[in-house]
Amino acid sequence: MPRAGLTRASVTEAGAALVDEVGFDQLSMGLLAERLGVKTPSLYKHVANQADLAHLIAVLAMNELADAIRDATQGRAGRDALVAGAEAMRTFVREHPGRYAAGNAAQITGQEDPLLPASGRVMASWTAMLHGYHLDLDQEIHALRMLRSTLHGFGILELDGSFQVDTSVDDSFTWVVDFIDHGLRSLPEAKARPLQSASGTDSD
Amino acid sequence: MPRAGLTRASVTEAGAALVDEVGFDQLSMGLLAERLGVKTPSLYKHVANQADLAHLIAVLAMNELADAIRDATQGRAGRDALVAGAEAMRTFVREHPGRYAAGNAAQITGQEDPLLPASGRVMASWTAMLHGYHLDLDQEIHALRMLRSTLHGFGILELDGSFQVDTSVDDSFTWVVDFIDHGLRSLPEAKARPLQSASGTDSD
DNA sequence: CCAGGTGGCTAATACGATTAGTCAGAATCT
DNA sequence: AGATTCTGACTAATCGTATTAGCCACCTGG
Repeated sequence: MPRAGLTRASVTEAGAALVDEVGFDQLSMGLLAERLGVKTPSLYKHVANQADLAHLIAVLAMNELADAIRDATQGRAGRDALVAGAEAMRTFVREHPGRYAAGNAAQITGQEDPLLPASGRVMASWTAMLHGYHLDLDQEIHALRMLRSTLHGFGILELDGSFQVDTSVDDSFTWVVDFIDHGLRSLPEAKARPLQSASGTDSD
Repeated sequence: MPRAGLTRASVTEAGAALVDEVGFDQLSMGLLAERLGVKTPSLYKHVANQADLAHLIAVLAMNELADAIRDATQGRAGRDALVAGAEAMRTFVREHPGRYAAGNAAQITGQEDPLLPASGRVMASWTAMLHGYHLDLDQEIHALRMLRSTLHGFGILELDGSFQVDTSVDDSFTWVVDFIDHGLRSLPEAKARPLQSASGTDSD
């Protein structure tokens, strides 16, 4: 019995790849073990249980999503940043449906949970992007929630195949992002904005 | 052994009540049987299996949601209808988180699936509401998808407790609905709209 | 009153997650 | 190198839940 050379990270990565293939709800310890060329109980040397594995996948997913959005919006502002960020998110969801689902299903369990900073990074990227619209502070939080709701909802509905009519979903996505951009630019801008403390880890 | 008097409908209703209490992912045949004062295998006289039960709950949920939106928007138009419909949906989601989750998880399995007309009714209500904004036909489908995405996303995020900052979620919801209303009223209206055939069962 | 169908029950099966206990190869230390 | 320890894999066993098989009492319609 040669060592398979597994690690917590490699098991997580393989689990993420698996859920992207078969769907998050089809995740099972047996299937993952098979993919890794190992017997099921061996996985328990690396993850505590299936819930732990799902959580690890969620953290990985959130960090990857945060990277994607950050990279896409880097160096852009206003409408450009919104479009790029939204597209990056949609692309991530379509290419990694399983890990995105894992990210949704996971709950932050405490102050130590690495999912907390991971989702904080996503939030921070959106917040930075919204800064380009120079909103009032109290409007910004609402705008952030609207943005998250819309992009998240769109992603889920698209994944589930809930957009049935043959109108192009790509066109709808572009339209929706435009709709948001126009709406944000129609809001009363904050003329003189107080310096913000740039605490980039706020949750929303 | 006196008869418990169960029917397919009463089992479905009890299942719906159960998932609203314990969460859709905690649904189990054993727990439901216990609630109904019956042994687990007895349930199989009324539903084919757990997936069947979940599907029945989904159909029930979709029809109830359709009723709620229809009733709320009845006799209103434009902004009033949007606000009323959106609030009705949000209320439904908060009062019936389990059955709403069931509705999301379910997939339409074929042309005979009663979930098809049920979700068609929801769609028809939103479409009727959007008519009040006199949009171009090609914009209306995009607007419908935007509306569904935003309300669905908001509902999910709220249920999951994903809105963490202490800013009022009620305020955010009102803001979001206002945002949509303003956006829709800013779109170029269709001046002379061709007669639509009112086929209220389109899927989206 | 009797025949059939229906809805409940108990017993048995299957399958996936998890735990216990064992052992060999890898890593470390002298 | 050789001895020791640690670690990661294995097999065997347990457990919980869904599901199926087969039985039998109750209700219904004639």
